[in-house]
Order: sequence, then C-alpha cells, then structure tokens
Amino acid sequence: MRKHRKSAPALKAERRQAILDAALEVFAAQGFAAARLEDVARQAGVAKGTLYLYFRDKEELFEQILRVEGEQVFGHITALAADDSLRADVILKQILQFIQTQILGGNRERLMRILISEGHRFPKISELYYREIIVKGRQAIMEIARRGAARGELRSDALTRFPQLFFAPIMLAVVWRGQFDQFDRLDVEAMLADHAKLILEPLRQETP
Amino acid sequence: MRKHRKSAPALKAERRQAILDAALEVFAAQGFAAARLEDVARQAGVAKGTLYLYFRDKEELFEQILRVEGEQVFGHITALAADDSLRADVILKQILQFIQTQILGGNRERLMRILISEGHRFPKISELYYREIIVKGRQAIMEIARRGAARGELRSDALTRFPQLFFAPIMLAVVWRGQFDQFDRLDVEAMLADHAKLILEPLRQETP
Amino acid sequence: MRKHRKSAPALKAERRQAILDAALEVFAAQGFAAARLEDVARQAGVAKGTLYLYFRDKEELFEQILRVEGEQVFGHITALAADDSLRADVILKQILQFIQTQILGGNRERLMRILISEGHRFPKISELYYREIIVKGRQAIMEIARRGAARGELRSDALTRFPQLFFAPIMLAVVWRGQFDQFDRLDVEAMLADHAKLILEPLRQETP
Amino acid sequence: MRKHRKSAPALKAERRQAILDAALEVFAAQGFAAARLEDVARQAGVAKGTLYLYFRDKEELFEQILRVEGEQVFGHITALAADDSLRADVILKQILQFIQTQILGGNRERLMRILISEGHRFPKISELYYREIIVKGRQAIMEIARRGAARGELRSDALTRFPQLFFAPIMLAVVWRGQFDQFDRLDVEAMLADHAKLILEPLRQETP
DNA sequence: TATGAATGAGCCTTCATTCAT
DNA sequence: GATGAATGAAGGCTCATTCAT
Repeated sequence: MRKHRKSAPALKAERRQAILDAALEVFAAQGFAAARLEDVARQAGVAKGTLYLYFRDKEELFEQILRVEGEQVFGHITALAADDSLRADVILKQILQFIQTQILGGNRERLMRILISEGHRFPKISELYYREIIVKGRQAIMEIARRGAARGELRSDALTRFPQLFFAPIMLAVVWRGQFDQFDRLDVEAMLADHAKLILEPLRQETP
Repeated sequence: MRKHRKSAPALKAERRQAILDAALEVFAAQGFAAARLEDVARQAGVAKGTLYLYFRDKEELFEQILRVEGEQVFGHITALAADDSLRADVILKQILQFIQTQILGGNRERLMRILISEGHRFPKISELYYREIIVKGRQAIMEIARRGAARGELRSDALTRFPQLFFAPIMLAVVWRGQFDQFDRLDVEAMLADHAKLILEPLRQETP
Repeated sequence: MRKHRKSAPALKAERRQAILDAALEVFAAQGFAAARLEDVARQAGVAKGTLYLYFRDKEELFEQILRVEGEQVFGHITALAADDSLRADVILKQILQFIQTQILGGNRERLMRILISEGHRFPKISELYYREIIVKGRQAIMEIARRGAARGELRSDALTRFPQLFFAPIMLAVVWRGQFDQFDRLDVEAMLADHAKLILEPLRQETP
Repeated sequence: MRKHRKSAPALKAERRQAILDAALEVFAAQGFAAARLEDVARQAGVAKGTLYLYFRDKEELFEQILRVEGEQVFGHITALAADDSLRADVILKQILQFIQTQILGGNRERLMRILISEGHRFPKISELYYREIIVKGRQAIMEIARRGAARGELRSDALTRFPQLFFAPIMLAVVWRGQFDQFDRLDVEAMLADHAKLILEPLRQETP
C-alpha cells in the first residue's frame, strides 16, 4: 500500500530511458546539430531542464544514446560465433537473419543511421564503436570465416581478410532505406539472401 | 592576353567554383547544419556577403554542390556499360577500378560522404540523386549483369536483381574511411579485389 | 500574500506589458524598420531572446502594440455618442476634451504617430484600424452630427458627410508635435477650442 | 552634327532628376529605413554605384528629395496671398483648389506623405521644412485671414491664430489616401468644399 | 564617368544552457 | 528533483558603401 508503485531509482532509470529513446528518434531524424533538445524533452514527456539532470549537455546525451545499445547485439553474435558445431555458412546466415530481425526496422537501425551519418564528427564515438562493436564483430566474422574456409564450407577466404564485405550490404540497406525507399522500396530480405548466396555458399558444384 | 589574364565571366565561374570547393569541404567536415558559411567564405577567399551573389542561401549552396559532380562519373560508367564486346566481369572490374581512382580519395568521395550522411534530410537531393545517379548506375549494372549472366560470364544473376550488391562495399569504404581509418586503415583496393572475386568471377571450375 | 508578491500569470502579463511599452516607445521613435529589438529588450529590462517568448517576431510585436490600446478609447466615445439628452455641440466638445486628456500627450499619441507614419506599409494594421477604430469613430460622429443638424444644434451638416473634418486637427496636432514643436510649440487646447467654435457652434446670431 | 543631342551638364541634371524621382517613389512606398538603394537605382535606370556620384549617401539623397519640390508651391501661394484685391475667402478657396490640383495626386503628395511619416526622425529635414515651407505658408494664411477678418469676409479670426486649421484636412486627406482609400475612398474635393464652407464663409446671414 | 561585384557591419532569430520557483 | 521562463552567444542574411575595371 505504498504511495508510489515504483521506487525512486526505478523511476529515475525509466525516465532516463525515455529521454534516451526520444533523443534517439530526434537525433536520427535531424542529425546532431539540427536536433533541438526541446523536441527531445517534449517527446520524452519531460521539461527541457530535466534533461540536464540526467545528462551534462547535448553532446553527452548524444554519446549516451550510442553507448547503450549494441552490447547485447554483439553478445548474441559472439555467442553464435562460438558454436563451432555449425557450418560456417549456416552461422553466417543466422547472423544475417539476426541482423535483419533484431537490428533493421527498429531503434537499432536508427542508431546505425546516426553512426553512419555523424560518426566521423565525433571521434570519441567512432573510437568507442570501433573498439566495442567493430572489433568484436570483425573478430567474430573472421573466426567463423577462418573455420569455414579451413573446412571448405565457404566459397572463399575473402571474409577472413575483409569481414567488412559481410556487413557492407547491411550498411547499404540502412542508407538506402533512409533515403531511397520512398522511390524504390528495397527488399532487404531478398537482397541479403542473394548476398548470402554470393559470398557464403561453398562451390558445391565442384564436389561431385 | 594583355591587361586581363582572365575574362570577367571566367573569373566569375572560377570564383563560383572556389566557393563550391570550399563548401564541399566544410559541409563534408561539419555537416549541413553545423557548417558555418563564414568558414566557407574564408576558405573560398571571399567575404560572407559574396556567397549570396552566387547562391540564394545556405540550402541552395548545399544543393548546388551535389548537383555538379556525378554526371561525368556516370557518363563514363554508362559508356563502359555500352561496350558489349567485353566480358561482363571485365567491365565490372573496370568500373570498380574507375570508382577507385576517380571517386575515392578526392572531392567525389567527400560528396558521397555528404550524401550518405545528410541525404535523408534533403528529399530534394535524395530525389535528384536517385533519379540522376542511382537509376542510371543501376541500369548500367543490371544491363551488364544480364548480359554476363546470359553468357555465363558471371557467377550469379544476383546483380540483375540487386545491383546494390555491387556498390555496397564502395559505400562501406567511404563510411569506413570517414571514421575508422585512423584506427585501422582499410586497404580498399585489396578489399574491392576480393569483392570482385566473390561476386563477379564466373564458375570457371565448371568449364573444363 | 506571503512568499510571492505576484502570481506567475500576473508577472507574465506585467512583463508582456513592459515589452509592449518599450516597443511602443522604440517603434514610435525609430519607425518599424529602423527599430532594433535589442533596444526594445533593454528598455523593457529583458534579454533579447525573451521577446520571442511573448511575440513570434518583430512584426507580430508591432501589430500587438497597435491591437491593444484604442478599444477603451472608443468605448468612451461611443458611450458619449449614445447620450442624446445632450446638445450635439456639447457632446462633440466633450469628445475633443476627452481626446485631449486621454490621447494626446501619452502612449496613445505615440500610437497615433506610429499609425500615421507606418500604417500604409502594414495593410493588416490599416485594415484593423479602419475596421475597429475608424469605422466606429466615424459612426459615432455621424450619429451625433445627424442629430445635432436635425435639432439645429450645429453650424452645418458637413460632419454628417465628412466626420473626418472633426478629427483632422487632432491628426495635425500629433504630427506637428512630433516634428515642429521644438521650433514652435503648438497650443493644442487653444487650437481645438477654435476648431470647435468654427465647426460646431450653431449660428446663434440668426435666432433673434 | 554633334554626337550627343544633350550637353554633358544637361545629361547630368537629367540623371540627377531621374534618381530623385525614383528615390521619391521608393522612399514614399517603403520609408527611409526600409527603402533599398538598389531599388532606387533600378528604377532610375542607373547602377547602384552611380547614386554615389550624385549623392554622398542614403541620407543625403533623402534630404535632397525633400529640398527640391515645395519652393514653387509656396511661390504660388504667396503670390495669391499678396493680392489683396480679392476677398479672403475667395483667395483661400483658390489656395485649396491649387493644393488639390497641384499637390494631391502626384509626386508632391508622396512628398508630403514622406514628411508626415519620417519628418520626426530627421531633425535637419523638419527644420528645413519648418523654415522654408511651414513658416511661409503660415504667414500667407495669417495675412489673408487677418485681412479677411478685418473686412468681415471670414466667419472667424481663428485662422489668424491657428492657420494650421486651414491645412489640417489636407494632411488628413494625404494620410487617409495612403491607408484607408482601399476600404473607403475619400472624396477629397467634396470634403474640402465642406471644409471651406465651415471655416471660411462669412456670416452672410447677418448682413441683410 | 558609370558600373556592379565585392565587402562586412549589423540585425533578427534560434536554441543550448541556467536558475528561481 | 522537476519545471519552463529567461538568457545571450552564435549564425544566416541584408544592404549601404566601396572600388577595380
């Protein structure tokens, strides 16, 4: 029979998250410089001054957005990577599937769009992402690719040298959906299926 | 060739170009919203007011930057595409080569970076690029891919469906170089060579 | 009546009025185009940005100045006009008296000066004043004049045709005091007394 | 068989006049502060820089506009005033007639409008007009009024004390036409006829 | 003498940040 | 803690004025 359903710290965390969510949307739509903190506040349902109780300034808010997501994403990917009982091409297709369902279409896609758009103007963030996300993702893919190449499960060992090639169409999808989907909707699922066929499938034709 | 080295219209065109160059650099570095016209003017070696003799406002300057380059680029690509005496994979490798030497590393890479970063906030520009560049590039690749697939010169017909897959690593290279090259320099040439091998090469193994 | 002398809304209204007062003075002195909002802000004792919390832009501030006064003025005049127990010339002299004491010499004179000076460049304002003030004032004078002419209380029925003649010396006084008073002070009271005699007094001489 | 029809000084004077005419129109429409010299130049058919060959700066151009007209106007009025063979009311009606045909409706009305609007912000101009025009006009009217009052040709000696009353409806007409004519066209001729009857006509009724 | 491109001071307006309540 | 009114620095844009041609 307490007065407040939620404890104070829980409320605080919830409000912090509301601000981060609102900021993600506003920054994704407007970019860092053009985003107005008033819009963030309104969308988060708090007053402008409240933002400063949770974040030192606009830049820190921006950085915090990007620091939050992403960990769990690569938690899952590295978990998949660790399973060496599966064929490499199967794992990589699962990863593509995971990216499609877990990243594209939601907040994480917005996040990627922000990174792609603004990363180069925020070295701190680039560095963070390079260290926390890119390196880990690259490691995971390279590991899988190396194993797959050794076992002849992959068409090529290119991914051991350039795991970026694995992710390139995903980045393209994010950019495309951001600006060209209105003229020409991209069927990401089909594209990634073709992508998978191109780069992943071993040359089965040789085997017989 | 006496008193004036350059005619008045030539001077005007030159100055206009100087402004465009300066703007390209400043916009690429700062983004549209954060770019200060004073910086553009200083870098172009003119006064702030002079910008307005050449461009109505900041937005028009921004649009004009993007409207200028690009045409000749796709002039070359479509020229290559028209030559059906060459093998499809050869043509596509030439195009990759062309992109590497003519786009990456210079102003046009900056331009691509701006487009990738800001396109989605400027529908007019997205539309322009979709219509003028994307559609043409896509047509060219699809044409080549169709021919190549018919002749068995390509590993797959995926590019007839998703020519985007051909360009994805180039976009990735632009983004990567914009923010991660300082931590981990990307060997674009090598990556594109692997990209070419993955998606272009016909299944030569079958032929014998 | 403890902690805060004034309630928040009252403070807001007060500040709004302070801005309007300052703006009236600055606009009257400088004209719309030459007036600097910084001066308005300083004179109102607020920061420049504060103006925009109360008025959308310079033009709206200008319009609001003019929309405020005036109503009560013509409230009084129409009240006088409604009293048909008084002789017409008496009422009209009372109106002149009212104008002298309530309009000339204060903010409302400044307001008139602004209107006279700038009205023709602000059709919205001209229209507003025509509709709200001029029409009403004209109606009032015509009504009185008609009654007075019918009863032989006025020298002429000219005011039923051109009530403007009643107001013309007031407008002249405003303009004169704005620019020539420093060379030649105008005794408005005496002038209006002569004006009244000229246009109002019936031809008493005939009656005997 | 000269090359130019007009001599250089004549051309210069003509151009000067063209600039003054253009400036009068632009200043009357926009006011001093909002008027753009570029518009003046375009309307005068000269380049912006040319203005500075004829006038030191914007303010001097403005002053020169006002210094030009007006003299001949009061030349005529004082000539009429000097003729004491005519009845005062007749002379004053002629003056009203003259003002109607020679001032209202043309450049001189524009000039009056500028003076009324901006005079108080340009003490130099107020002073000039007071000295050159107002004083002379006042003298003329007072002289006529005094004569007329002495001879019983006028209804009242009010005009000897306040010659402004004679001019007030003219000022009102100028202001009215500037902003309210679009809503309610003022018949200036009829109004001035009523004005004349009110203030000028002697009390003829007494004479028989 | 005439031109009009170039200049840069100045002003309106926005918005991140502060702070009294 | 939360609010949102207030602040004022910053930047886009205009336009009077200059000056090379």
